[in-house]
This record gives sequence, C-alpha cells and structure tokens, in this order.
Amino acid sequence: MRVDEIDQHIIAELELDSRRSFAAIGQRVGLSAPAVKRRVDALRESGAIKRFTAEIDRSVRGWNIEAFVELHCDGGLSPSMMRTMAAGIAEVTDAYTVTGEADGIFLIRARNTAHLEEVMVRIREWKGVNHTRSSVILSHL
Amino acid sequence: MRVDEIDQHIIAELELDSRRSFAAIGQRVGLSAPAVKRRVDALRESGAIKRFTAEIDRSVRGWNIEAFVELHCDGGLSPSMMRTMAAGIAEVTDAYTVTGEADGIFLIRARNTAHLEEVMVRIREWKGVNHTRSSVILSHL
DNA sequence: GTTGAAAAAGTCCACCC
DNA sequence: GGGTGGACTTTTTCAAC
Repeated sequence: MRVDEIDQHIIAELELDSRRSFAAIGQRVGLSAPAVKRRVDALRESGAIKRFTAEIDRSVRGWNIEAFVELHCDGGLSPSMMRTMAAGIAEVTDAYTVTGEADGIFLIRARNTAHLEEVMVRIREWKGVNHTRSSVILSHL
Repeated sequence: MRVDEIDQHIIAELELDSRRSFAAIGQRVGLSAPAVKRRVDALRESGAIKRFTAEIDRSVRGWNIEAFVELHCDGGLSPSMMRTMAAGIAEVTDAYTVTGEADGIFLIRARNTAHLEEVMVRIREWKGVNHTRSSVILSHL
C-alpha cells in the first residue's frame, strides 16, 4: 500500500493521541472527518496501523523486572524456531533476530528475580541454544 | 495510586483497543459507562495510563534500520549523563541502564546503514564511552 | 474529495443505593 | 465506591454528490 504525506500526518496525530476525533485530525491535516475516517480505515485494513493501544506506566504492572537476553546458538536455530520459542514463553515481550555476536535478542518481563531465573532456565533448555547473555534493565532513560 | 483488579482489566481492554467505547469496556468489566469513564480519567490523572497511541507497522516509517547498541563506559558515565546523551541524539528511540557487561543499551533507529554509522560515530565521540557493541535488528518475531 | 443528516457514543448532571 | 435516567453535545457513519 502506498502511504502519502497526509497519511503520515494522520498516523503521527494518532500516535500522539489515538482517541482524537476524526474531525479534530481532519482540521490539522486539512481534510473533512469522513475523509480522515476512510484513510484510517484503509490504513488499518492494510496493516499500516496495527492497533490502537494505550501506553501504561510500568509501575502499574505486576511484572517489574525486565531484561535483555541475547541468544547464542549453535547454527541450528532458525528464525522460525526462534519465533516458536518466543511464542511458547509468555514472559517474552519482544523477540528479534540480529546481526553481530548474538543470533537473537529477547526482551523478557518477569515478576521478580526468581521468576526471571526460572524463565532463563526455560530458555536455556531449548535445543540449539548454546548460551545466553543477559542484561537486567535498571532504568529507562 | 492504588490500581485494583477492575482497573487492571480496564487497562488491558484499552491496550487491546484504545478506541473502544466506555460502554463496551463497561460491559466486559462489569461496570456502567460513567463508572468506566471516571476510572479512566483517574488512571490518566495519576499517570498510570500515559497516553493513547497507535501501533504503526515499521515498514511505514522512513527509518527502517534498527540496532541495539551496548555502551561500555570507563566508570565516569552516570545515568544522568547517559540520559543527556540519549536526549541529544534524535535517533535514540529507547535508552536503558543495565546490569551485566554493558552499562547502557540504546535502541537506535536510522534511515540506512550510512545513517546508522554516522550515529555510531556520534555516540563514540562522547567522553566516558569506552567502546560499543552493536546488534542490527534483522527481524521482529 | 465534500456535505448533510441519522445513528451512536460521549459528557455531565442530579439523584439514588 | 457503585448505578440510573435524562438532557445535551460530539462523534461516527453512510448515502448522495
């Protein structure tokens, strides 16, 4: 799908406040409310806008420990297997394949250190995972 | 602020779809629309809900290259200095202080490899940054 | 793209448990 | 803290242009 400059502008507005009305967005981007709605519908349909969501303060969640975990694999772990692995571990918030020393990076969210440790054990149990390298997040800057 | 189970439930609904109506949320959590609104207002006021936003597909953005950059520092780089540094580099999407081998991790978004390289140079120029270790993201799983 | 009108939702009361 | 009902405003939605 092609996304023109007005679409980009609409997307930027929705990122700032996804509950803003179509009329208010239209006023900023120079369109009528129905025109904005049609574009937003098309952007959702095409997948450009994945979903409308809320940004929640981390302290609200019970799971307060986060860590980056690098996966170093012995050649046999494909991206699709890593996807399966990430999907099978609920504590994995984000999963990436990367270049460099590591093969993949998981972002883990756990309730406490014991929970994190338990998750680490589950990760290391996977065939193909040679070793891991973790960085527990101390603060978000 | 205290956040009870119903608040958690409301937050979960808003994360799934921040444009859902208060009445629809109320139906799911067992409250009336005005009651939901009151709670949402309080959650926003207290900062538990930071903002309503949209999740945008990465391919839509012009800046398509992302990388994790570990910062290894020679002891003299405090978190507050790292915050200053992150704020001064527009390409830094997220910044964390962490435990482990690295002192900090930046998530960088750049237009292309040349742009990423240029950002890396700027990071390494900072006093106190001993060396960096990068992982370019190949895919989001 | 627009306008205009109907339908739906949001907002804000007072009043109740 | 919660609900209801009503009045009013705004937003959404759709047909027609």
